[in-house]
Amino acid sequence: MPRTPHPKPTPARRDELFRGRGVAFLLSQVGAQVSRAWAEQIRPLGLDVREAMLLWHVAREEGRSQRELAEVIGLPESRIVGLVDSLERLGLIERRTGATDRRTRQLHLTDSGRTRVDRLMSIALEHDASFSQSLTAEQRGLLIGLLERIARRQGVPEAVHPDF
Amino acid sequence: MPRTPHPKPTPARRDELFRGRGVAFLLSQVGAQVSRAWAEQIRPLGLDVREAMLLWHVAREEGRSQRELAEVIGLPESRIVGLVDSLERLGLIERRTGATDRRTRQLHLTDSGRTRVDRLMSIALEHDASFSQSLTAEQRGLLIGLLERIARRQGVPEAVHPDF
DNA sequence: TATTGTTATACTCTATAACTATA
DNA sequence: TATAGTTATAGAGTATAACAATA
Repeated sequence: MPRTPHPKPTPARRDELFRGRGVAFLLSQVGAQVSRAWAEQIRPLGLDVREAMLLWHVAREEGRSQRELAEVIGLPESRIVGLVDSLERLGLIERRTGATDRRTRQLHLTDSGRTRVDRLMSIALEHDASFSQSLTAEQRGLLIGLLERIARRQGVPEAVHPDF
Repeated sequence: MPRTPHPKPTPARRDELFRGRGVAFLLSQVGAQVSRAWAEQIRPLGLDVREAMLLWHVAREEGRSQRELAEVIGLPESRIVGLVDSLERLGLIERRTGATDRRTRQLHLTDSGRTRVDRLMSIALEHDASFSQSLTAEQRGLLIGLLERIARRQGVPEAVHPDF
């Protein structure tokens, strides 16, 4: 049990917030900055954030249908279509008609797609390092712990970045 | 000087990222969640995130011109116009033609606007508390420290939430 | 001539709902 | 009849640039 159960909502805290110094505000600012930086980092790969997100999800588990992916990512199916089109046009994934249910399209990586995912992970590595740079390994672990605690408490869906 | 200068980019770290467990990813997820929650929290006030942001900036320093506000917030002037229109229609702020330069419109809070800002800060208080809830006061301070360190390093502009 | 605020236009995103093919 | 995927449509949001008033 925490030593101090609740950070108390005092007038001082109110002033802190008015000056833009709360945890919530900081979290949203830094989070937005992370997203912006990520979008820039992956642009040279020829992917936008959504394409990269979908590609990553396909890589995490091949063979899922577009409907399943739509559900996991939290996007309407009709929007998945265009993303799959893009990635297929880029030669990174391919649609395969489901064997048992021929209505479904199971998504698989191509060899080229696998290579691209590798590059994507390299960029993710740099990206992550860039935001860990000012921290010691100890502090980084601490930060992850605190963020995961908040994420769990707030019911943040796992492995999905819900805006993109 | 940090005990461990850089978190090293090892294959293990690569796998961690592939599973969606990096700092950067966590930061963007939690940040997005904070933004979503904030938008919901303030809806009952009849404000969207941008209107609230502008109202807050006017409250922080009254009398600035629309151009100045546009610059601080990082939005084109043409978009400020509509926001000011909304807030003025709601009776929360008013445009006053600049005394020395009659091209400018200096923005001021109305009494009603001041009340609304008060309520906004109350909601911000709850909002912030909700995201601090799972942390001890000590941990909260720690988290703020780490986030500010990252924000400084990454050049996050102060008191501006750049997406909105 | 330059700048502040405003309006108009064109463009992108998005959700929604028809539509088709399979089941 | 219901569901996976697709396409069409209409609406919102945005940036850009033209415009009017003032400097």
